[in-house]
Order: sequence, then C-alpha cells, then structure tokens
Amino acid sequence: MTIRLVIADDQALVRGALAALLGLEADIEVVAELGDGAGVAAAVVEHSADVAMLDVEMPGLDGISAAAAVRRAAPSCRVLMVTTFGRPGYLRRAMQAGASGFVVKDTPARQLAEAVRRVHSGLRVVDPTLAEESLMSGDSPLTDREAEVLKAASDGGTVADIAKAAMLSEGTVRNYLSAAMAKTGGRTRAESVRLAHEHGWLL
Amino acid sequence: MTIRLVIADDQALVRGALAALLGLEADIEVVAELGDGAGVAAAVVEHSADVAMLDVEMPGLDGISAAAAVRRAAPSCRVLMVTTFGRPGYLRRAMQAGASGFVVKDTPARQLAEAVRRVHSGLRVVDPTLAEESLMSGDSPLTDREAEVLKAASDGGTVADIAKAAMLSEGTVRNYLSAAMAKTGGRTRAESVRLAHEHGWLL
DNA sequence: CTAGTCCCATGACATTTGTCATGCCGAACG
DNA sequence: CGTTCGGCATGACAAATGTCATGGGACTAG
Repeated sequence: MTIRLVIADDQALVRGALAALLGLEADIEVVAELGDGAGVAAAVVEHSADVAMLDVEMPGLDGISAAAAVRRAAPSCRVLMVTTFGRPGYLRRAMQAGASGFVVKDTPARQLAEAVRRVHSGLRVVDPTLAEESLMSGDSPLTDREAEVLKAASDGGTVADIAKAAMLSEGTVRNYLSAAMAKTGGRTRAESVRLAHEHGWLL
Repeated sequence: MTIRLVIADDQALVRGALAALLGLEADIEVVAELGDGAGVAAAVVEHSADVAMLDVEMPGLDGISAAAAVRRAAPSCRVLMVTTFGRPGYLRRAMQAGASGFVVKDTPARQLAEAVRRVHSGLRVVDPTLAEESLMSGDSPLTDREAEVLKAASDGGTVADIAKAAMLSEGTVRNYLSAAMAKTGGRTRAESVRLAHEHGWLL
C-alpha cells in the first residue's frame, strides 16, 4: 500500500523538486502540492492523505497552525515538518501542535523518504542536532505581550508605531521592550528582535 | 552532447532535490554538488562544466562573488543564478558579475531545465517579474561606506559596536546612518536596514 | 585649475530610547 | 482569603540616537 502524501511549501521550485524526488519512491504517492498553509487541511481530507509534509515558513497560514488544523480535521494523518531554519523553538511548537516529525532542509535527500515512512508508521522523527539545541534553549521566556510587542517592533518602527498597532501606551511598550531585552540578552531593541527570532520565540 | 552542470546551494535538501530533478533530463548531467561558494570555480574547472547553477545566499563566499570567480576561471562556463528572494538589486549585481541567467526559486520546476538549456546556448534568462522590479528600484543610492555601515548595523549592535567594527568614529557612523536613513526612506535605523535589505542593496 | 564628490571627522542639539520605581486591576493558586 | 503574577500605566532620568552645520583631505571630471 502506498503512502498518500500532501506537500506544502511556499517556494514552487523546492515544492516541485521535493514532489519529484519523493514521487520516485515506489511506496510514496504525492497526491497534492500547496503553496501556502491555508488549504492544507482541506486537501488532506479531500485526498485522504496519510502524511502531510509542511514548511514552517509560509505566507498566510504558517506551518505550525496548518499542522494543528490538519490534526483537527484528520487525526489519522501524520504531520512531518520540514523547515529551512533550525530554530530550536520551532520544534517544541510543532510538537505541541501535533506534528510527528521535524527535519531541517539540510537533511540528505534520501533520508527524507525514510522520514516520511517512519512518520507514517507512527514513529516520531526528530533531527538529532535540533533536539539537542531544543533542550538547551527551552521554552520561550517571553510573555505573550512581550512577544507581541517584540514582533511588532521587528519591522523597525518607532515606539509610537508599536503602541498604536498594539493599542498600548508608549510607556507600556517601552516596558515590554525593556523586559524582552533583559530576557533575550540583547542590548538594543534590534538585537533582541534578532535573538528572539533565532531562538524561534517569535511566531 | 550533454550539458555538464555544477550545482551550489547551501541547503543540502534543496541541492539534492535539484540535482535529482535535473539529472532526470536526458541532456543534462550533474557533475558536482557544492554546499558553499568557495570551491565552485575549482569544481567548474576540474569537471569542465558547461553551466554553474548558484544560489545567491550562501555561507562563506556568496553566489555573486562565486559567479565572478567562475567567469574568471572558466570564461566558457555560463552562470545561472537561482535565489530564494527576488531582491531587485541582486539581479543587477549578478549580471555585472557575469551571470547569464537569474531565476527565483518560485519558478515552476520544469522551466528550470529549460533555463539551463537557454543559458548553455548563450541566451540570457531573466525572471520577467524580477526584470520589471529591477528597473523600478534601479541602482543602490547608497555610497559604499553607507552600505558598509548599514550592513554592520544589521545585527542590532550599538553605534559604538559599529564604529569599532568599521574603524570609524562614532560621529561618522551616525552621519552615515543618518544619510542611509534619508536615502532609504526609513525613519529608524532598523527600518532602513530592512528596506535596504529588501531592495537588495546590502550584499 | 576648479568644481564636485566622497570619505572622514567634530561638536552641539533635540528627540528617542532604555531603565527604574511605583501603582492599580484582575485572574490564578494555595 | 491572601498572595502572587501578568497586563496596563505613569513619571522621571540617564544614555543612545538622529540631525545639522562645518571643515579638511583625496580623487575625478570638466
């Protein structure tokens, strides 16, 4: 029996290449390819897919949310996350969202088909390097509001911009940014944004 | 006669998938795969490659520099740039470095083999969407030093950090940042970094 | 030669940012 | 019920940032 696979990745070229690569496997059949996370759950249901392979970074609905949607819509379908960046926090978030596997795009190509098979058979697949780092960095120390404000600051706006966007006073925004900077270890706002991003603590 | 192709991309999975995909074409033979730009020129010479397919974003030697190195080492070898981000400035820089083609990773997979063939036959291949944007945004308005300082600021350090890294006085750094902010249209340092980056004006 | 441009630098200034102390409110937890 | 914790806010203050005027040296183009 073949494994029915749905692939979602925002880069068409990567998506196509992955589909072609995995389609060569005798026991894997690619039944759908998506460019964003929004339609993944529906596609999984429509094609009775066994495994959904999702990129974390996608426009619209991100991969983590898409994973949760898939689990809700089709509990029997396993989710394998594939991501470009090995942000430690992503792993934890993905697992909490119900993903069964998590590999980075640096994974040798031939191991990918094997990962799909393991996930399909109910095993968990986690990139070993990533698992180690994940234990290191642990949960995000940021509160919801701190993360929200820091995220709003990530495009370089002023305190006033952020305050307006988040419906907070400027003083409060400064407080949150200050707290976030202390927790992330950054000495400036911009550095904290970068650090939090690298840890996978934002989105 | 087959086209001898060298592929360089820092993501192993993408690299492998591309190689597998293009290797299926009867007239294309993948003779080498690299994970960074440093060894590309040598690999091209060693394998007498006809076309080099390079990612712009790579650790160590970036794709643009690698393209120039290839042109110097083996003028008969054409260069096709493949990039994740369609930064308009990249196109111009790549062309100046001697690249013959430039496509984004959103390109449908089957068009890629065609792009390789066109480049090999001496034609230029440019993503049409990108070409339009490129004309829009034009050359970087930033002076060399301004770009250098802005790039040094991109990881979120303070003025003092940047000054030390660039061997400049703090006042001078502030001047360049101020000028860069005016030219990019950003209202804060962080915003200018983001804008310049999106335009492809930073490396 | 002269004018223009870029690089480098200084100093002064207003604004913004980051820090700290402090307070109120509501929800969670013992 | 009291305590703790997070969200929200204010005000004050030191430090960093962004702006502006200014000037000298090097290099290029007219």
